[in-house]
Amino acid sequence: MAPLTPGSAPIPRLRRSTLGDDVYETITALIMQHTLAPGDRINIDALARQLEVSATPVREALARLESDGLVRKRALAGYTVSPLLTREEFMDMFDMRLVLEGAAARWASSRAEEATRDRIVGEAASTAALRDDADGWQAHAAFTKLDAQFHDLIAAAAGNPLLRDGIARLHSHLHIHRLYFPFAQTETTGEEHQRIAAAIRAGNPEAAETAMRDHLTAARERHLAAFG
Amino acid sequence: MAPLTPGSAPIPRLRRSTLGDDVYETITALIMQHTLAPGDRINIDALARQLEVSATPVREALARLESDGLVRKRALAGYTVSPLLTREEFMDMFDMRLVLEGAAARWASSRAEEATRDRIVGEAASTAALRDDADGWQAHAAFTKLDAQFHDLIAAAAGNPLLRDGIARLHSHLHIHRLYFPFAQTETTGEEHQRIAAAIRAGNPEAAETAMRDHLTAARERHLAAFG
DNA sequence: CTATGAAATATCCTATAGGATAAACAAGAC
DNA sequence: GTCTTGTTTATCCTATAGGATATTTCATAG
Repeated sequence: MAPLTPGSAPIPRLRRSTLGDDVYETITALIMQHTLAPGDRINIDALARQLEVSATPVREALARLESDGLVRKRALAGYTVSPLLTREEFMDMFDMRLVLEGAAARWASSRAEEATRDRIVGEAASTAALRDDADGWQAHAAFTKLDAQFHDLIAAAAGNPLLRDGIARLHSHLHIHRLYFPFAQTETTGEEHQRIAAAIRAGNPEAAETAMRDHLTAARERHLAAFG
Repeated sequence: MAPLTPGSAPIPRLRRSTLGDDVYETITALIMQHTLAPGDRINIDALARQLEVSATPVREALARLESDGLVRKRALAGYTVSPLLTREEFMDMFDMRLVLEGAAARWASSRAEEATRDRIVGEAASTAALRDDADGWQAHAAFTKLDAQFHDLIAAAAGNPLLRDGIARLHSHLHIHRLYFPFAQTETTGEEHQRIAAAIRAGNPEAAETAMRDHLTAARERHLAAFG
């Protein structure tokens, strides 16, 4: 057998993930796109038919989604999509973000590779380049995507998988909330992102954590308008 | 129908939790007691027979356990109990504990009810009262239980469910590790717990966070001996 | 017209059977 | 002696059927 040369194309697996994983991803996307809206009941059999699979992988996916907090289960009454966060839960989530993402910014400043820092700076620049004047819906979608990428990039750069998972877990809830209260305000966000990126680039942990905490505090204020 | 008087006995539900939840708890316990040891393959059908249930609830439980990180799944190759933490993963876990439990101690200091603070002080006293001279196995079990209770009490006292869940998630991994490297050293731990409890009791967030971080740093050093 | 109670329905939850795939093992070639 | 190849086995994964429960609907009394 010919030796594998470096850079050769990776072997394409016919199905690297199991069916349950695919269903999990699909349902997550359905919730994220609010095709399944908060409070909706989830009919397992109907959902299985729509996805053209059996009920078993749907059950597995829902079990995982429950531990993510995206769906709730009541005994003998079925699953429902988790309701929107209350004001109190929303505050709790941001308290967690302050702790976790503050640490992520700090660690990324001292541990990240040079190339990673450059990517973070580039991502922040992309966010800042977004124009607020574009038509609302599409602009909001683009902003949301870039924002999520930026924060995940920093979470990954911190070099702690547990931290990254914890942050991702919180962001899914934030995402759902955002769909219902789309207030973009991309300009100030872009500036804040650039400040964070600069501190990470410079390898200044204290400044990076402070910039991240300031950003999140400001973002919380912006979002709080949704609660009246 | 007679009106319910306040304080009347709550209606006993025949089965408040679903079968899948029971199985989840059971398997978690099996892993915690190392009846299912790290690296062991998990045969779904055999496990279902042993537990006298069908395979479906076992599948649901395993799906949840996978997102907890206690088991791994390989496509078409089944589940295995997650291997013991590597040294690097162990360090990552303690970095997370420092961040999360540090915040928990801080918040508990400023938010917890009076009665809760008293319980924390009492729990710390119980830990300190443990004698190291008892026979190893039983003493270790008692210590582990008290330690877990103490940390969970503080996590709960912080008043943020997300934080409490995150901490509990980390502790399950710590627990598995401990079973394989039982070095109790209850005395110094008891003192450290009492210092944390005193700061929370006094409502001093900075002191509480510092005491918690010192405790975790010392605990990490004690555990690191296991890695040679 | 509203509230209560019972029957009907829809749905969940569990159990079992069958097809498909990866891992394990043995035999043979170089 | 080592590597490859074919066969066997065990296990997973999916699909379907039946019992149990919550929800809904409808009739009836106040």
